Amino acid sequence: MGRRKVTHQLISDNATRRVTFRKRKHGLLKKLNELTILCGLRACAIIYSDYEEGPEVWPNRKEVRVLLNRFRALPVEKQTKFMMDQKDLMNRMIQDAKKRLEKEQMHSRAMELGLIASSNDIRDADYSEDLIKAADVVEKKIKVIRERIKAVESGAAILMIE
Amino acid sequence: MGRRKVTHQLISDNATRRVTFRKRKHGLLKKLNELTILCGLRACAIIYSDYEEGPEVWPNRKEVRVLLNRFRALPVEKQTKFMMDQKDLMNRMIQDAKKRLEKEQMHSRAMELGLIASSNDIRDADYSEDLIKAADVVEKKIKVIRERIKAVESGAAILMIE
DNA sequence: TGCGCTATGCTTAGTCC
DNA sequence: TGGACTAAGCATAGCGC
Repeated sequence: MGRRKVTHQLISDNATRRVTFRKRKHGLLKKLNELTILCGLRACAIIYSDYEEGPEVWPNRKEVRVLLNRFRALPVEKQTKFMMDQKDLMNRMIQDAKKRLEKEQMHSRAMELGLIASSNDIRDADYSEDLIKAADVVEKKIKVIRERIKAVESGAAILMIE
Repeated sequence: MGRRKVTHQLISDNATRRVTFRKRKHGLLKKLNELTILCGLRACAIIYSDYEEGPEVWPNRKEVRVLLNRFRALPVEKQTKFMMDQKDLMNRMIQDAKKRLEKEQMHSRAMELGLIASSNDIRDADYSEDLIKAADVVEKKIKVIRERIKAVESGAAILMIE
């Protein structure tokens, strides 16, 4: 079967979580590799997980040493100057979600208007039912947004790219 | 227009490269964020680029400090035990490319066979022309593989995920 | 330069073996 | 477990403002 829409929360099943980790880690490193080639910059990755004793290192330990040292050598002010912190990302995600919510609402509204326009031909009961469905969609979207906020609040991680 | 197939090499145009960097950086951080939530692990990112004075940090400086310290505290053997170095990634990419090449070759061969089977109805000249086209496709694939090897050999980068 | 849009290529969740 | 496969969901290159 194809893929299901992702529900942005911890995958409870151990086996599934492990498989997803492996797949997504591979995808992430591929993207990182492409970024370095397309944009001509240096980067390295250190990945800790419960599935391996030590961290995986990409592209190699030497590059990690070089880039980590460079970061540590920077004065603290510069380290933070362009910081994109959790709060910013959360805000961005909320904005994205809101944008999608608005789209959904506009879609629902369009459905409403379409139903109203042709309401001469349908019973009031049908109309109400569709409105309820639309409201349900919006509520689900809100729920997803709340879950994301919660998830982002509890989340944390390390990625370095020059 | 939609997107064109990506040509795995440095983007020569400055403006385009900058735009691609911004877009892909956003995509990468989004993926990293999803990975931490779905798989319940910690991670952080430090991104250096020519477009900002200091490195961007995700999710925040504190998390970076914590995870970097943890990495530095590990004995060197453990740091390297599960290392996936440049050579491994290169091998994997070559394998992937070879697989795609094989597919292409099989396709070409099928074309050949199809042409041979119906060669009674076509002139030898047409047959040769199609064979040459097929060979051309294979040669292009080989070129892509060589470029990738070269790109990976010159590439480097830093990503940390717990 | 940056943003919004959309056609396409790419990634990946679920399944089978 | 670890691939291979496939249908969807997503990311994003090239454009137009």
